[in-house]
Amino acid sequence: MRNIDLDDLEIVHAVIAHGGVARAAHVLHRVPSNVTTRVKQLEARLGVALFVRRGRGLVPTEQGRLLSAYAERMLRLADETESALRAGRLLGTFRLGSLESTAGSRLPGVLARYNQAHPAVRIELVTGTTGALIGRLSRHDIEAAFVSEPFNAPGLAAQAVFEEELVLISGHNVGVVRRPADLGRATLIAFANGCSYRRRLEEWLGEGGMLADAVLEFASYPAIVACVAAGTGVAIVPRSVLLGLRAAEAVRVHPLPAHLARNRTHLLWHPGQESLALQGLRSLLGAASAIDGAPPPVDAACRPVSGRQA
Amino acid sequence: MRNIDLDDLEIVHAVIAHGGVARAAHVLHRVPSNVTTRVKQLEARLGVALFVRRGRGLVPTEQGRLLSAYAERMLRLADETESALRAGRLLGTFRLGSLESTAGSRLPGVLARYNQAHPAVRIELVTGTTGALIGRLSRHDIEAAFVSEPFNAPGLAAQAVFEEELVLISGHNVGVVRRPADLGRATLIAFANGCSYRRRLEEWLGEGGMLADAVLEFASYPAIVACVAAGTGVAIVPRSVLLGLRAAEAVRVHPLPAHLARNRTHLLWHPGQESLALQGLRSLLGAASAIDGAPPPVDAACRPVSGRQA
DNA sequence: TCAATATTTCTCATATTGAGAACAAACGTT
DNA sequence: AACGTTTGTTCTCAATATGAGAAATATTGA
Repeated sequence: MRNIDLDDLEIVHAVIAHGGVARAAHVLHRVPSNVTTRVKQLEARLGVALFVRRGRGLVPTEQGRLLSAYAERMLRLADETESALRAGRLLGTFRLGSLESTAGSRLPGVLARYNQAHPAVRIELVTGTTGALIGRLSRHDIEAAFVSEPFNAPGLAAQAVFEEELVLISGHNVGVVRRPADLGRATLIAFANGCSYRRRLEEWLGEGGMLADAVLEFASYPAIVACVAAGTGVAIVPRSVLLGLRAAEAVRVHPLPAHLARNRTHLLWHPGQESLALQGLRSLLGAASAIDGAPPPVDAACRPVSGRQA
Repeated sequence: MRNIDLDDLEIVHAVIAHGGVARAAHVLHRVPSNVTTRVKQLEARLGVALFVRRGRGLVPTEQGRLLSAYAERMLRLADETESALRAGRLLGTFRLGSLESTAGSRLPGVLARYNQAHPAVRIELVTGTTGALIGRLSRHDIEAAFVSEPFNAPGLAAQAVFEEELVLISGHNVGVVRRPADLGRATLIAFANGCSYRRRLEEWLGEGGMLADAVLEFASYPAIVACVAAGTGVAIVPRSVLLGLRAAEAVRVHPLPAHLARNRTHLLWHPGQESLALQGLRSLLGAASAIDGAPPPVDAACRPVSGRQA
């Protein structure tokens, strides 16, 4: 079984926070002998001295303080877990997830139209990587999410809604790039693991027999594009993102091979669980795609689908 | 004592992940009867049905799935706790938090210089609201964070680094705005609760005796500015953000009263716990502020300070 | 209908836990 | 130096929790 136990953590944390065994015991409504015993048992199980016995007191070691910091996090998360269970889930709002790039470039027009048609719907738009958004959708944190290929979302319904072209961007300090080796030792700037575009970047590098060397992880496209413009590194972004950013004028755009450049954005949701808010968005997206000249959406609402291209 | 226990969480998570009691028992090297017993005890203690007994199997309820998600986080953090104790302290990455607006407008130049000076430092830049960032800093999720006034961060050190001017932005469908009543029934677009700029917006409305009526919550400045440009609503943003976004050309900018418009961004960190990476950033920021013509930073490194203006 | 599968209930031996008494060491006051 | 107080530790023991295994029950599919 496990070496650590939430009660143990609470005890160690209290001894440090309150300055001793007796005070900790008092606060926790325990007897001092039990506090002593539990601390010693934990030390033995972990094989680590959490305290130095000095005089009449216990002085925390560095490892004792480290454990106490982690104990705080664990105990807080445990309390949050119980609270969340008690509260259940409240769905007073249309919680929609999106890639940050999609939120900035594709959604404003859509959401403006949506707000006009449904002014009473309160929207909460959260952004994240494809992997994280699918996770939140699975956990019902959000009702629907715009994600990019490649993705795997068994049990979820999908509708392809936007067509993106991915491009490599670099500062002017980088010449023409046709293959990964042209990059030399450039720093890569990307979203966190779980971002489909980052995966494309890593695929492309892998095709050229290269590995990502230095990676900076940013959670904001304006920051990524601006840093690329400043010469910090290179990145892969949808071309549509560049249209809205002034910093894009200062970057060099390199096309990618067609099998990497072509990328679809899909809307995902739980089949059979559509609120009226989501239904409204879906029909608006059908109309929007036709207006933009994209192909008609592939409506896979009735069957789970993987977003991998066959 | 506590209602939840790490072993319980592991069991519930395994039942859901492996599709049943028998399989979970096998994976966990337990007997099925014990898995059943532990699940039922936990359900009783929490007062919540985690599973529906259907046919020969257990179907997770929504709360069972919610708990399983939390279980993952708890178990991961527990493993990390033990690993950290075994390894001592590992600082492999400089985890830096920032407001999204600051990340896109102020940090690229700073980070480009930083990367040149410290190419070996791996940076992970996360964005969030002031409130959320302070929370993450307190929990040692991040080492430092750029936040905006007003904030309250007892125990943390602060250095004022950027001066921002907040402005109200609207679409062209809104005329001249001098006071809140000029807005009529416009929709407000803002970051989530915990965002200092949103608080300013609500203060300003309050001064005019108005309440926020319809609020859309977005987590992306490009999306906010683009939606304002599309006529969806109004927002308060730092003027520096507009410089980098093309959509800003299509918005109307209204100055705010000086006591609301003037806003400082501060870097926060734990006093006495600066890594070399953070020290490098702080000295770079000192130099950067001088170059930009901003006033010298108020260096409050040696005492906790509240960001409220006196 | 019957065998296989999956979960549950029940029993029991063992382990863990927490309280309380007694003890030892350190510290401060007189 | 003596003494009282404070702090942490060791030891004992009763109560509770835990995990394994056998038996029972319900469901499913051939």
